[in-house]
Amino acid sequence: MSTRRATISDVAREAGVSPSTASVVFSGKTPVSDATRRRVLDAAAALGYTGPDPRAASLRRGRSGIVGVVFEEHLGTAFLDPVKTQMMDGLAEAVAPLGAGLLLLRDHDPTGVGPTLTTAPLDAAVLIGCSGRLRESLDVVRARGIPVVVTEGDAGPGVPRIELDNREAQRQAASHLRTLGHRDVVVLALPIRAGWERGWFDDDTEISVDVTRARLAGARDVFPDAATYAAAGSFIDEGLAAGRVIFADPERRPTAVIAQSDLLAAGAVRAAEEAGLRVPEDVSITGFDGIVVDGLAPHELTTLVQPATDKGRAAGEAVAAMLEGRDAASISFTCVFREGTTTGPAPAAPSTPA
Amino acid sequence: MSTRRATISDVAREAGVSPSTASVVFSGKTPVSDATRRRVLDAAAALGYTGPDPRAASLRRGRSGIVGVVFEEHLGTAFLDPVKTQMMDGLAEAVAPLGAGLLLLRDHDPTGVGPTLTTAPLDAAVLIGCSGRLRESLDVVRARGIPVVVTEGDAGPGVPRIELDNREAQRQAASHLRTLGHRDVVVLALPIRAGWERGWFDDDTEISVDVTRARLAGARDVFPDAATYAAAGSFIDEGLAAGRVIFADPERRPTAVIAQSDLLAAGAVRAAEEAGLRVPEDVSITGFDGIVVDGLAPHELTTLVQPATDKGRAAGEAVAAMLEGRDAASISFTCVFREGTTTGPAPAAPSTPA
DNA sequence: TTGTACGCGTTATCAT
DNA sequence: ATGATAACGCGTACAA
Repeated sequence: MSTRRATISDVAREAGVSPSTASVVFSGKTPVSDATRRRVLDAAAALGYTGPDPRAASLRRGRSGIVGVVFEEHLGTAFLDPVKTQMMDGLAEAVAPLGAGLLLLRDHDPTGVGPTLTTAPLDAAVLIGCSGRLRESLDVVRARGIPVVVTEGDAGPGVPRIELDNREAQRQAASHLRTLGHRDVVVLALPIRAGWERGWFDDDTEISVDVTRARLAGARDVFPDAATYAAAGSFIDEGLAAGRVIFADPERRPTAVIAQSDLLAAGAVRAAEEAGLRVPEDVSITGFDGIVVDGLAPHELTTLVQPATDKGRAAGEAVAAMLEGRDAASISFTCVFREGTTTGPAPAAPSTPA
Repeated sequence: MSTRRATISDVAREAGVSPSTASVVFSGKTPVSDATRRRVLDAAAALGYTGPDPRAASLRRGRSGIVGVVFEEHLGTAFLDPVKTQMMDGLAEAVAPLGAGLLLLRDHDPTGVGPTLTTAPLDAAVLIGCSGRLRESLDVVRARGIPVVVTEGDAGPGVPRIELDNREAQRQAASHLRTLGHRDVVVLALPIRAGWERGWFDDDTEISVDVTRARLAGARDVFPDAATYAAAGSFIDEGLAAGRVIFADPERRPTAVIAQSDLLAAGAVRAAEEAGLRVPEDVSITGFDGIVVDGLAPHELTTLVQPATDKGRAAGEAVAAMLEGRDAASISFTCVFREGTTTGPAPAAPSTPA
């Protein structure tokens, strides 16, 4: 029991055939006579050989059957966001027929030991573009020569993108608010770059996260001068914290908040109520994503519904294509505006009566 | 550009050193003079060498840095269940310092091509016990000689288990109902085995899923003869479908339903209301897990809160221990009973007044 | 501190 | 249908 594991050579020897023949029995790449197959299989059983070592096979073949999915955050945290969960769903579905598994990766290994983009045996990688470290990740992957697909981010030429009409969609929501008479609007943005701490910011050129920039641009198309507060992540709690700041000063209170995600919007709604404001009578709030936010009842967010699962599936299909040597095209998806109960006419401004 | 990728030998040659020296520069296992390091690094840069090929390194070391997490279901579907999500969270956290990544795997490859337990380059595996195929998965893993941890399932001796006091906890909920005067109770169970289609069943010995069996036993401790309906999965929709059947016949309607998961319970609540029953006035319903169920407001489930994240973390730590050659002990966690608004006194039976 | 030599376990190719 | 051979790219004793 304490000797080393049997290898395919051991099996071949035991069966009285050559290693290559034994190999073929397991891979099935070449016809083998029944008698031979039987002998090999018996020998394997006798030796407790359970099939080719994946590491060796992987080295020889140059394929590992692993597709990396790169997240920015704490892995568990990522699954808190229904949008990512749905994406994973589509992704898993699309890479399955390819015989690949998904390896969860973080773009920044905090411990320094972790298996990262640099060290994992990947056949391909999927980068999630709402990461502030997209550029770095991309560099690593390209240097390694690994096929890569980027969702929601500009990866430059040659890299298939899975995109969303972020700007146009966000503009739609902004127009909706404008039509309702809103003029004092604050944008509650997603993080603008890796490591960002929440706070106001002025310079749009500081933004290195593509999603954030695109959605902000959409809002700016309608409200060029809206103040912008960027959260440190897409969580309800972040939205709540941001909302407290946004609604803090009664004098400078906006009549509407354009949040860049539903989770942020949900937090903002809570902050508003906490501040004694009614939604939507005193303040209107829009979200983005179209997920089902828990605990927001009886409100229903006015938001932009994005096809998250489809995005994941498209990413998976692009990966599949590249792995099979085909070209993968970029694909663009469209959001659908959905009016909920969190937006309404702007309240009459107290300082400018009639 | 079209030649093959540079290897460490190429780098060594370019730098005028031996391959082993170049190797050492990258691995840092042995001191190297600054001058030499510099030359090697420069050569690497010049050749576009980005570090050791993970596949080759993995073969050589006998380690891949990958821990497989085996799910029964469609990968995306698994993340629909907050319990699993939380487990993943703890798991990821615990294996990170170990330098390992999580590979999402399914226990039954539907396509036949997939990279599964059999073919993936794993260092260790975590099996989720509420799978009807646990036994098969376990056999595969053990045959491969891979360290394995099982959450919620009996894996036999030598395999560390992460357990929950399912039976005791469920008994607590059942007692609660009994105390409230309930006598006609139906158990809404999780699947009893792989491939199970939802429906009533009589023979408790048919159950091959450990969690299902344990929780049912707890309910039986209090209600030995309760009828049992097993769903085909842990989803709200499954609970709804099951509930429709359970509440179908006005004559045989139970006054309480013991659901084996919160999601099933949530579905059952909806089914009850659909059938014109008030919860908890006409029918009481208990769940299991203690997750936040969306869209159930204003109800709050009476349920058993399990420490899902801790379970995941414990599993990860067990894996870490085994990988480091230490022994990993089995750990048992305890659920906490939480009374919500979905249980109340049994209604006076119309057929047996006072 | 650096180099030599070998093995890790497979599988593709080509010849028989 | 089967077998011989040669990589695949690296890490690590051990010797120098």
